[in-house]
Amino acid sequence: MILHADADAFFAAVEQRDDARYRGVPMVVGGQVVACASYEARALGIHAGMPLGQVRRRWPAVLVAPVRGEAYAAASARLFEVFRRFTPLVEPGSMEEAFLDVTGRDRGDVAGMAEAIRAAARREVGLPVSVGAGRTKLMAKLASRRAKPDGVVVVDAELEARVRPRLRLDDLWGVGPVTYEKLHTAEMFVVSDLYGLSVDDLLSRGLSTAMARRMVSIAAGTDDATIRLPGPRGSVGATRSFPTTRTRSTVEAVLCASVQRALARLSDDERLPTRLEVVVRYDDGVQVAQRGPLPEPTTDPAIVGAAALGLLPRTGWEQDGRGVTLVGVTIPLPKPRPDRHRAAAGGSAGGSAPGLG
DNA sequence: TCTGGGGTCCTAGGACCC
DNA sequence: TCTGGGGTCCTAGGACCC
Repeated sequence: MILHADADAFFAAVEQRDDARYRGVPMVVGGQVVACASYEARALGIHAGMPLGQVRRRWPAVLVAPVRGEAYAAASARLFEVFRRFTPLVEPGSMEEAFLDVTGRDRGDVAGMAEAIRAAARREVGLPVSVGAGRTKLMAKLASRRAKPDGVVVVDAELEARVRPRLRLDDLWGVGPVTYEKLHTAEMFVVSDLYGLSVDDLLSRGLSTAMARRMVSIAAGTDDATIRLPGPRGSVGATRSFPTTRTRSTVEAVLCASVQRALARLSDDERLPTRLEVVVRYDDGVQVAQRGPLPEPTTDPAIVGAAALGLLPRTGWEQDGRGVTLVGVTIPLPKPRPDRHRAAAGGSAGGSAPGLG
């Protein structure tokens, strides 16, 4: 069985845990927009992404807590310590959620195990965690959604058999607006509408091969149940949006600040970046990126900043009249190479001679 | 329905190699 | 006479997630 453990209203719950004034009342965490709303605030109609100004105007009594990133990181680390006590097979989904493979560890009582995890998180970290259980990651994820707030839902085989055909395609984890629009256009709305369709059928509807395969496997009930253990992170980045501008000094200053912020979060990593990517978003919503090498592997802000400034003109942001509303940088981190002995042995790759006749 | 910021994974085309 | 097959790496851009 796969469990999906998901902390409820994570940022807000941490603030409510740490400050009694926030408990039991509508409150939000955020800076310019709502990053997370307490369940009391959600009951009023407040949701993540809502501009804080709007919240203050419409609900003056709602308390606003500033974002405390370190507190959430610490809570997240303790949460994952709890998860890993129950199984080493833990796949993080984000700071506040994870898939756990508890096959062979639940003594036949998944619900009991789910409750035990919730109790440990509550007792040791002070946070409410909802848990869903299912045969696949999709089922576990849907179950935890249903379990919220502060509950458990187990989707056993019988329930899955009844529920799966009726799942709405736009409720599926991994199906976003673009894919749903394609399916919708083809008059497909629920999983049973996929029955009998092949990968090629879905490719002809414009889905990518990966997405088409995923849809076919969801219809067949053979979707992903594999826990992927986390590797080192693949990149760090920082972006900043601002009111539309066309001023070069502004754009360059924000870009350099973004470089600094991204590099600052790299301090606990020994890997040295070798490339970087500069992103620009225009006021018409179009986003462009330029990638390029660093002159040397380094975390020196001066060198990385200079490289970023060098890539900036290649985004073409000054070519037309459009204004810029966001700039930022992404720094890919080199993967630890499993083996590095490439062509050292010359013709060692047996069978390297294709039929040239 | 795109407010903001941090990510991952996939894809399509080209270069280069055998 | 056009007539091929693999593999890897890189780049630019999308889609999706929380």
